[in-house]
Amino acid sequence: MGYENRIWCGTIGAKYVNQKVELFGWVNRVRDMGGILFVDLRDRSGIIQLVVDQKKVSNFDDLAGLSNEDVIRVVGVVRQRPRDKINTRLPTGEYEVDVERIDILSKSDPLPFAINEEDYKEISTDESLRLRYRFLDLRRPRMFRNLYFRHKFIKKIRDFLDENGFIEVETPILSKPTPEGARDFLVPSRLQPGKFYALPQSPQLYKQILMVSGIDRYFQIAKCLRDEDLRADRQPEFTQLDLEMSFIDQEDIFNLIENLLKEVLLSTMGIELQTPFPRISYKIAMEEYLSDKPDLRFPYPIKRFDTQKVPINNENLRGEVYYLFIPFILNRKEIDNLYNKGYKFLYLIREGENYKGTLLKYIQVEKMNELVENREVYTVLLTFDQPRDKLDEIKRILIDRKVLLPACSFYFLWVKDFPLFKLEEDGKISSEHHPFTNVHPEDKDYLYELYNEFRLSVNFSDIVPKLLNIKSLAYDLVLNGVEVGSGSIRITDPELQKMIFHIIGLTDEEANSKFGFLLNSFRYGVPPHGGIALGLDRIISILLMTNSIRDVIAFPKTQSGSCLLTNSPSEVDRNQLLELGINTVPLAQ
RNA sequence: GGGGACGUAGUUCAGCCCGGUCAGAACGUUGGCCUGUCACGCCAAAGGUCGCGGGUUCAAAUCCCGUCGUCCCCGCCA
Repeated sequence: MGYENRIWCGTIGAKYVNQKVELFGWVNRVRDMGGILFVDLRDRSGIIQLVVDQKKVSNFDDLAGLSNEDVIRVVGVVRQRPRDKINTRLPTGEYEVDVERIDILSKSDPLPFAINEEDYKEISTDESLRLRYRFLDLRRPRMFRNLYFRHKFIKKIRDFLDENGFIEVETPILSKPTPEGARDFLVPSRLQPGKFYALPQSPQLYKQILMVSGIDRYFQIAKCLRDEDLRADRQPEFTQLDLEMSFIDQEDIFNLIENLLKEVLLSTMGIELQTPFPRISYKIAMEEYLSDKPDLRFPYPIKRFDTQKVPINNENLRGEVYYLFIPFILNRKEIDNLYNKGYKFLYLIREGENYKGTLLKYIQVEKMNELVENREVYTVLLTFDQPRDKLDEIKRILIDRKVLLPACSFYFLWVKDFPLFKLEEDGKISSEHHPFTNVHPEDKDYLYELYNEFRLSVNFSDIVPKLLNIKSLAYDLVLNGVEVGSGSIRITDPELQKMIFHIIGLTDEEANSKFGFLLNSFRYGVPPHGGIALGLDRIISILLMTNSIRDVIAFPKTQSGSCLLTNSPSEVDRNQLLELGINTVPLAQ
């Protein structure tokens, strides 16, 4: 049919004027004027107006029932529109196709919801309906744009990594359960009844083995599967850019990812990122921003308020005093909104020589001005006698309401020196990142010291808080306050590895049965290595400013893990279970 | 496991607070008219067990309880 002659609707331009063309696509809208029809024809590239004149089209009568989403073939001549008939809202609005013939290739039933809404508007259709008819939803130009951007983004990543000596290696989907981390999806083995594969939470162990294999620079656009609850930015299966390098240190990883994102964002969006990205330590992040993934688009941390420097004459003042500095004027509406939400705070607004706000009568403005480095225009929000995170909540709300931030910007940030361990609710120690994360060189000797105490179990409860202070070579990449990547330099020293397993409560036997294959490989010459994984769904979703990652995934699951298109998960035939030696039992309530 | 929001015509919503002209609008659909529209316009029509189940009441879309579904969040996600 049209493989060679066909052209895309959205590409019609000056060079086709007065030429005969063949078009295929879906009917986006019909405007029936009686003896003339205007049809908006849509394919993935865009929309072009067809002019169907009763006098010129032989099968005009057949077209009376032409309806939205019918699939048609069109032969006609491209015309420049009369000057007063140009549609400036359409990229192809200067042109139209003077139709000679239309064939209806496929009729469409009336639609369950409108898909030809104005593209700049929010999609108003209920999401469950969109997911049930995902094939229709994806016809929306916006959804196609999301998928297309995702494709380009990932292609550029592949190009960049290829040019930088990386090779993409596929790792198994049928894998082995992992003892810690997220809940595994299990797959029963038919050939070995009673045994199970697990779907990979990430290719972590495989990629480290590939380093032992001398691959040196590995990457994979990898599906990862975790059986945990869903969120707007979490799906049970998601896609990571997973990579690992040998003979490198932390800074090499940072540089690589910075260069990669710089190049990919430039070529896909025309955005010029400033590199290097800021690096802050986990400790500073937590102290200054109360978060291990601060949003530095608004770079002013909440600080303790020094009542020595700026006295406050309020008899109710007690407890810890904190303040948030904002380098512009927060309007009345936003302040009322916060009060309406039940937050308690005082505020001061300076606009040149004008001061106002609930804080004004309690302080000397000169002292306050000194505190904020004599800014001419500012707002200060101040809380006392309540935890500091109340003020952080307020800041979060202002950020979410886009009061504090430029409308469109992307702020990447490295958070490094994560703790090596964390404390579980049950009092056990576990790895903050994963058990193969290397200790920070600064804390290595200290770790050995502590381990000796730990082994002797002199005073366990005394050692735990010390262990929690040990830093690691783990790092996160943060974009606009969202964790979009995570990685570490790995352990290659068997002694150290043993020590870590011991501290997190894994015996040699357990460690061997879970990770023996990895540890064994390390006995045959393991290069120093490290890597990172980037959550591509999240990054793309943030870049495209969609409400959830579902809008950048072709066939996502609902919050309860259903695919409304295919109705999965579903019950299976009893014989299928029998063959696997599986019986279902009612779950305990 | 927990907290919150939503569920009314094919779609998006109003009605719910205060039970009784509350079965409504717009878009879509169907039929008719129209040769320069582009959210075309005009005329007409069809279309709803108010998610489902139970309760209160003379009477329930409306109040109460349960349940299902979707969304947001906490827990969880090394």
